[in-house]
Amino acid sequence: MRSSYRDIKAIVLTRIRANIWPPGANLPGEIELAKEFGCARATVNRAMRELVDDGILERKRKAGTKVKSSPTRRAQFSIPIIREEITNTGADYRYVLLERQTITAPGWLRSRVEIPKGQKVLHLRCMHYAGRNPYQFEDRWINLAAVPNAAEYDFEDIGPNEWLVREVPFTDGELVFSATNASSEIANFLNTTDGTAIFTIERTTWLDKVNVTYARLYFSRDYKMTTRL
Amino acid sequence: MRSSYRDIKAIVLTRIRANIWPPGANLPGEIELAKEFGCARATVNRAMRELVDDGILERKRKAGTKVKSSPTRRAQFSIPIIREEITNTGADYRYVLLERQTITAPGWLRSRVEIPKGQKVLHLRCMHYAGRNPYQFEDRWINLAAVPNAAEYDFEDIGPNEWLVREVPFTDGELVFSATNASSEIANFLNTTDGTAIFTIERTTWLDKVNVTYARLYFSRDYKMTTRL
DNA sequence: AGCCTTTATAAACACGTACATAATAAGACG
DNA sequence: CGTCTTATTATGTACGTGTTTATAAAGGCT
Repeated sequence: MRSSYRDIKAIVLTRIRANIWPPGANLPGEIELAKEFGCARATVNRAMRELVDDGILERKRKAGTKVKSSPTRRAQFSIPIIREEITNTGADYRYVLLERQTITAPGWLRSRVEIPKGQKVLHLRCMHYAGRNPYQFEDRWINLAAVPNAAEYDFEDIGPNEWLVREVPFTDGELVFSATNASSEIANFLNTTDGTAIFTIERTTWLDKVNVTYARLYFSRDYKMTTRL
Repeated sequence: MRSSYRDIKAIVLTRIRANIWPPGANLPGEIELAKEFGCARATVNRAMRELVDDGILERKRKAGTKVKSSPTRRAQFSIPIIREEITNTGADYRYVLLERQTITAPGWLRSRVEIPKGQKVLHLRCMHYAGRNPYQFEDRWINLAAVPNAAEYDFEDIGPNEWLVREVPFTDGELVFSATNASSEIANFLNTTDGTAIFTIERTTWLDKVNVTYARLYFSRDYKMTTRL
């Protein structure tokens, strides 16, 4: 068998690690590499493109391909549906809707997500449990202009997260990770004490520039998010 | 111009969003699509492959291509060199080495990263500042068996993070994100009060199964990590 | 010297063909 | 009737060739 693009990737990686092509170094052009590996240029091209994706190489037209000097490897993680995340651990998933009300978007929300003044939004608060342990407290606002049929759904059985990913497509999303000290209210929900450090995700979602939803997700004490490079 | 793979991606996405191809639906085979778009099968193939990468589609041989029912869009973020992260905001970067000592790997470290008993490791503690504000406290252990020349480097001017990415290649890495309450020591370093919620990253790095380094990175109060989908 | 315009070059993209591979469906056979 | 073998089929991978595009570098102009 001829060299597959996988083999080429492996060889290139080996050479980089062996410092044959140290960081910053220009490596030979595609035609030359194709000749060396005895394969078509397209095959080399694919291997190179994937290595750029992986954050190992940098390429510029005319300038050539070079090894990234600061290899900012891109970590990839997927945002799972929370139910799947819990059931995957073997625990069973329980969801409780705590509060559901339609309000006009408060100022802080409008400033955050560009919703016009007076716009109605649906505010939901709910808890997700793994077995009998609190797992996540979800504080969510849904833009009813973008998702009118949310107003008619009761969210008693299915969480807003899950409902939204199934019903509403989106084009852009932002995730902000941070650590917050639990307020007494949140501490209560998550069955911990005031001030406990809580891993928090803020998630904002847009469909073509118009905001769909904004959510604050407070995870249980000791929650860790893991990802591999 | 013929349809580029980008156009095809865009069209497919539009159709998915318009519910022409709802979640779970099988979409036509590559040959058929190629005929429709008036392009080569390879072009369709590339578009499809990238959409799988983006977490939009699922493909199986023979079974065909279908729209993922729960679109777990994969968020990608890069781990920048801390100096770049700071200088990019306009602030100037300052680094201080607080402590540097060679010790035999303690039990908790060995259990975490599979280092043989009695192995020497280099323990470093340092601070990174943005202007005059504390930015990150770094607590790092370097496996001297994997990186012998670290023993001869003083780390006075260049942080271990930066030195390592430049000097030592790695094959695997793990990142664990969590929130921790600041101990009084860490609160001191980060110029905050005891118990403040601190965004924390634990990073472990391997080169072909052997551990290179383990680090705990404590970020300043109010640090947020942002990523887009 | 500094600025603008070629020009050569290397990657980016696309095409059409061919064969490989995995998984399913259909048929042969005990 | 169930099991094994054999088509069939859709994606996966690779090839060789050709065109397009960005851009660094060289050359020309003010």
